[in-house]
Amino acid sequence: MTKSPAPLSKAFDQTVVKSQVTNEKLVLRRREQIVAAAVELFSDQGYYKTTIQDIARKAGVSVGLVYQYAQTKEDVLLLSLMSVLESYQREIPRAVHADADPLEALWCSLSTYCHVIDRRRNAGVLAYRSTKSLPRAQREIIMQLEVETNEFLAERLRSCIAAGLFRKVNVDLVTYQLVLYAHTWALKHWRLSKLTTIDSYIEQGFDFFVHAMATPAGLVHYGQFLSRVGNKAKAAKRPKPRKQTAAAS
Amino acid sequence: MTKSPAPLSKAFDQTVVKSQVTNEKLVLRRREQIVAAAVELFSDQGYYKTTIQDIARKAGVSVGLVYQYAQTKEDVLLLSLMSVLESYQREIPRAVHADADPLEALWCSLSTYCHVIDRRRNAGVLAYRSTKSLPRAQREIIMQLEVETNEFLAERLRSCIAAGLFRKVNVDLVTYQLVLYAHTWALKHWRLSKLTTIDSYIEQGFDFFVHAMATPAGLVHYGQFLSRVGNKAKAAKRPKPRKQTAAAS
DNA sequence: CCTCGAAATGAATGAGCATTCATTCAATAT
DNA sequence: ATATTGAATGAATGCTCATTCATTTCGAGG
Repeated sequence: MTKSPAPLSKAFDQTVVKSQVTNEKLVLRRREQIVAAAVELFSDQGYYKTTIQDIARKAGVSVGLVYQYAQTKEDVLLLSLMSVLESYQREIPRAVHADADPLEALWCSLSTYCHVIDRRRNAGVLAYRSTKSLPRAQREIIMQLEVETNEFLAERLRSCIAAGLFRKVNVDLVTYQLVLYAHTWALKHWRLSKLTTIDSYIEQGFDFFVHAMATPAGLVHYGQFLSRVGNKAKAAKRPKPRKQTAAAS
Repeated sequence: MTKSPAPLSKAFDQTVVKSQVTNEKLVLRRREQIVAAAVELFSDQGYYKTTIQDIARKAGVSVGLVYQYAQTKEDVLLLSLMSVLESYQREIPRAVHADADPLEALWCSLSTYCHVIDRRRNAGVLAYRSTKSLPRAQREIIMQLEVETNEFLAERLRSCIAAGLFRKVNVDLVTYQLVLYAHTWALKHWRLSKLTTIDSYIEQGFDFFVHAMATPAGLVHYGQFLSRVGNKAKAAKRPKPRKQTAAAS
């Protein structure tokens, strides 16, 4: 067996989708090109309204080439969904010092998750709209990815409990509430954006979660945290100055 | 203007979809028949994989007849989504004494919402999967319905605040969290069902929400509430013995 | 037991689109 | 130069439906 180029996890192994082309480097580059177009189109128009012809045109390649790098349209969807979930799994841990103050790490995780979602809201909704369009086996890959992504958040929660800041809640369940809180920003953006901003949404949400779980000691700690970030608020709310793909604005 | 037969709200006005058939009674009956089939098929297979031929067959009518009661396939989807959302708006208030103890009314609302979702989980997911398949105007009808449905929950929250049981939270935002908590049971059932049961899910969720918002007085009240329902737990968790469509089991 | 309009039928139409494959292109080896 | 082979192309194929409409059935009134 050839060793894959350090996939983030077994579930991210792109080789579940077969390619006619043998040059591995080329496969990665072409697929990136195709998937970038596909994610945008799927996100905007949905899976079924998007044709392979559309994707090929937007990617600047021929229809036939798409079929050199994926066997079916469903494969393209799978690669697209994997790409979106992978970006979550990559970006969130990068913004968080896992060994920092547990409460701050949790804040930073939620904040980053929400901002990542906000940056590509339609992509965030894509999984909800389209996962059922995949055959069972492929759907399970996506579910596995989601579980893995959640694990990082779960760890941040466990740290808060271990530090005596939170009472012993059901971590798996609360993790899903945190995840859904982030996703909700995309799912219900048409309404929520009329009620608040993303930064206020994050602040109110975090406040809510802390109150739901904090011990007395945790509440004190939270108060200190608030006065700390109160000063450098702007900085804390934007944990990363967002890597630019190309030129600066 | 003919007076419609007491629609729950302007948004529920079925006349947004035009019918060739003039007999109003007949339109209602036939549409019920068609929509019942459509909801099931859309829920199981999704909008695009479901054909009008499928719907007609399952409803026991001809293809042409479907087009007598709706002008396009999108119309059928709109009617289907309306039917699902209407069932929420109908069933939740029915199970709740709005003038009872505010905390109990909130519990009952959340519990009923979750149970209603649980009873038809695929239908619950339908809106998330398919709303974007509608043209803007129709999509807005669905959004309006959702906002209206949420309003009942929002009122229960306001009562708790007015009674001094909850602190002054952002009602609109928390309402969405409650709604999404119920929806999440359907959206992530593949995972959550491995972690807990619906009844435990409701209990844990309610406990979480109460801790997030309760005043000291509210917490005392919640303790009393817990010991009260602790006795008649089974009854409280199933607020309605579920109307049977036909024979008893 | 006719008549006539509303309801219901389902075969036929035609547009849209996933997938294929004969052909061309380009790079490397001979 | 020329042969070989992996990549890339995009027109052609064939199937799947949404929608239509010519025809049939139904039922109330005469």
